[in-house]
Amino acid sequence: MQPDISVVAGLIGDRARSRMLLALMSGKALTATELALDADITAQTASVHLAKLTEAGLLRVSKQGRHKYFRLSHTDVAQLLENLLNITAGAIEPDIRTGPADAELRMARVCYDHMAGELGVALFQALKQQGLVTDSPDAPEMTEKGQIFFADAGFKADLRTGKRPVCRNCLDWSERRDHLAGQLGQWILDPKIKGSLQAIVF
Amino acid sequence: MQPDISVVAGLIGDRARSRMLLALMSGKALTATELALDADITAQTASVHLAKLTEAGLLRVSKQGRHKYFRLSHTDVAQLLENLLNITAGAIEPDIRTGPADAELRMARVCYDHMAGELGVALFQALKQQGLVTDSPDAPEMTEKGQIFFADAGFKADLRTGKRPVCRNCLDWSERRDHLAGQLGQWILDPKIKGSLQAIVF
DNA sequence: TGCATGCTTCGTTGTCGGACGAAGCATACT
DNA sequence: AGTATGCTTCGTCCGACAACGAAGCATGCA
Repeated sequence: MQPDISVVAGLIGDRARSRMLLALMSGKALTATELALDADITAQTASVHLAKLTEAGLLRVSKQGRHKYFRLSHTDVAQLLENLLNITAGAIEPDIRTGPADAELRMARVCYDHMAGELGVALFQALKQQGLVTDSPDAPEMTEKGQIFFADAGFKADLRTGKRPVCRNCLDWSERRDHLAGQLGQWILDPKIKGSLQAIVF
Repeated sequence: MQPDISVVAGLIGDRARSRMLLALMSGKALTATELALDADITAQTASVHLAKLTEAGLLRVSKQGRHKYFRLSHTDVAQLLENLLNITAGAIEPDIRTGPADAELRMARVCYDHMAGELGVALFQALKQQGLVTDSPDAPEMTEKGQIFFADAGFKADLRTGKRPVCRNCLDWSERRDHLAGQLGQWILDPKIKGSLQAIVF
């Protein structure tokens, strides 16, 4: 017996749900109301939609207080959505396929950095465990040891870095991704220093 | 404005249609009635389904007499279906992902050789144009020139080769793919002689 | 010229599910 | 405590659409 594709496809095959999924393609974790707003539906209907999507394994939820943050469950899902974008875009303009990529498609194809998010969590935990960063309830701050370490690694420490307003729960940072944001986050994700990053994590 | 994924997904998100699409994953071109039979629906409903799928650009049709052969329009579509299979299979058994691939999934993931089909058409036309093969209404036959050429290239000519029962319309060959079938077809698609194949086509 | 086969169109029926209003529950803010 | 906010559940309504019977075209075969 063949697995039944139609259930998953059917879930995506609804205007409201597909819009929510596309909104999550950014890699951001969004709340139910935000998604409802984005899909142009009321909170109730969004609720049932999101429930279905999560139950089907397309979304993952993390509860934060009275908020519920949704994200794509896995890279596969993002890949699937990209695939769909490709096809529908291709159907609209059938022959631009190899031509200069049209801007709209590019925009829609925004990089899904879910893995980066995962890695970011691991990184952050590693930083904490090694005592380079403290997880104060207000905001993560560099420890003395951390300042030395990162300066040593080439990071031009800006004192404001450790004091940026950062939400207490890991999710709700400025970029809404649960990895290290701010100047340090940017610097540490620079591909050029990938080696040292891995040295930290593992 | 984002492209609307939901229409394509919605098309796949129907039991009957998805079954027909999966049936076409074999790369074979199937008739409407065959697809209807496969999807367990009557011919009428299959007709409207297939019309929708083709109009959306997911399928391509070729009319042969009173038959209508459907196939996946493009590799993208097959890729999309594979993607869906992956996800649904993954949902069923969430943790076998890296384990020994389960047999059923493998079976479902049957290789989609659409490109091979495309290449086959090009090859066949090239063979005809170069006078190596004739397109007699009954069956393609090797010309004298062709026999010399292929023997020269290392093909052990079996005289029956050119006389195999082959349907007059290019589509309905033994394998239901519109590339060269039979011994010659097998031989010519051998990866080891890819070079000479390309020499023929281009 | 019939007859069979393959596909389509039309009209009808029945079902599924998306949408919202209203009410309920949980959590946070003062 | 009270109030606001975020999410859920319930009940209802309504539109969309898959499915089929019946009839109609088109093509191929005898």
